[in-house]
Amino acid sequence: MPKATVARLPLYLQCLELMPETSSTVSSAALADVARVTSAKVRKDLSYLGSHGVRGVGYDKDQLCLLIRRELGLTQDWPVVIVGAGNLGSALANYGGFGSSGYRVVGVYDADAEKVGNRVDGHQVRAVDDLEADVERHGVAIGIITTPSSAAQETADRLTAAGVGSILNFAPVVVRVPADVRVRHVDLATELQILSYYSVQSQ
Amino acid sequence: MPKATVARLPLYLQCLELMPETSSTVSSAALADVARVTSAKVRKDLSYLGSHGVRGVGYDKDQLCLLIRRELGLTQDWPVVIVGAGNLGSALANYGGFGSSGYRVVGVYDADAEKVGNRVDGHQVRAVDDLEADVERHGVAIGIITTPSSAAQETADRLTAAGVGSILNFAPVVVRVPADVRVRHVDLATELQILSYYSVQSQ
DNA sequence: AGCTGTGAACATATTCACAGCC
DNA sequence: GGCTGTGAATATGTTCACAGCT
Repeated sequence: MPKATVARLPLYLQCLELMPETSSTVSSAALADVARVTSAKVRKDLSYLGSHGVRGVGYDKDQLCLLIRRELGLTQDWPVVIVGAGNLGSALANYGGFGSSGYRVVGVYDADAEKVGNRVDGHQVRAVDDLEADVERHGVAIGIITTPSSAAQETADRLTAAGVGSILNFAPVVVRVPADVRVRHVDLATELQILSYYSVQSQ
Repeated sequence: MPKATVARLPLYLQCLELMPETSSTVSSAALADVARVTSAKVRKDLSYLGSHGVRGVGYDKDQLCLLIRRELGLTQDWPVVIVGAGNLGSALANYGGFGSSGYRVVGVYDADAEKVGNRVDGHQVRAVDDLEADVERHGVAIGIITTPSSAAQETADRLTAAGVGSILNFAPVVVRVPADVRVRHVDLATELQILSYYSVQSQ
């Protein structure tokens, strides 16, 4: 499946879930309109899941949700850890979208002894020293880094050493990981800079 | 300039700024190594800024930073507003990377009267009713949405009506805006779902 | 010798446009 | 008539590989 398609499946899923239940089916054009993409893109993307649409009618919403879920691996349980209990870590721990999606925060960690023990959305902040043991115990596959930049690389090292295979990094620094570990990098400054580039262009 | 290149310029800038100042120049290979991309990509990308590298030597770091900054429009002032003073809004208001980059938070807003007046990193949370007036007064071009999903569309409408040309949306919902407004959408669930897809594939 | 800048080759992604089915 | 599924065409992005300069 093309990377670009994988990156859009979550979008389709989100749109499908937010759609009013007036109809049990949805056409590529309708989904495209909500997702703000083209209908040809929707059809191509969904065709990678197999031919489940009905000509003249569209796709069955529930079936489509299920197919996307299965493809994205959301039918299984994904225990995650959040390292860094600042505002961002707290925001993510509180994030609602987890419930239905198989993600489960099994631990929130901080290096600051002052923060250890604080409650964050039902999670008691734990000392980073507990990280490795918890990762192994819960079989954590995804780690989220919300530490300051200065601690991001060390955190990534510890996560990968403990067996985490995927990292979502919110610290504004590029982390190095072994070749078999996947990293996605989300950075506010980057997003703003991209926006300001296009803002200047359109002036 | 290709979109893909624009999206990487902030990455190069970040890497350049974090580099030790042992040398005043940097080769495409060295920058590529830090940024975790290929050196050919770096050279192609930088060639869109003009031919400023020196064969046999590399690029002058300071000059390169300046060029990227100029290209991204970071030499001008970008007043931004943050709508939604929850954990995420607070995290963004506190975000350090703003200082050198021309972004300046001129207001943090919340619809919840309980939150209005709270201090968030030196910003007193204001009522959303003040949004339009503040946007116009400060000439805000970029708005950041960190509201709950339910308020995101209305917030986008108000921002665009007030004249904001670019929106960074952290709410897990696709917002509709006029054709001349740019939106970037950052969503935790999307990122996690992409990671879990590849995690399943590699199992 | 070392490194950039860049055409040419290749790979990926998007869009078109229409046959095929309901 | 409406809508999918998909080859073909196009556009975008990446990599190669090397001439050209210091």
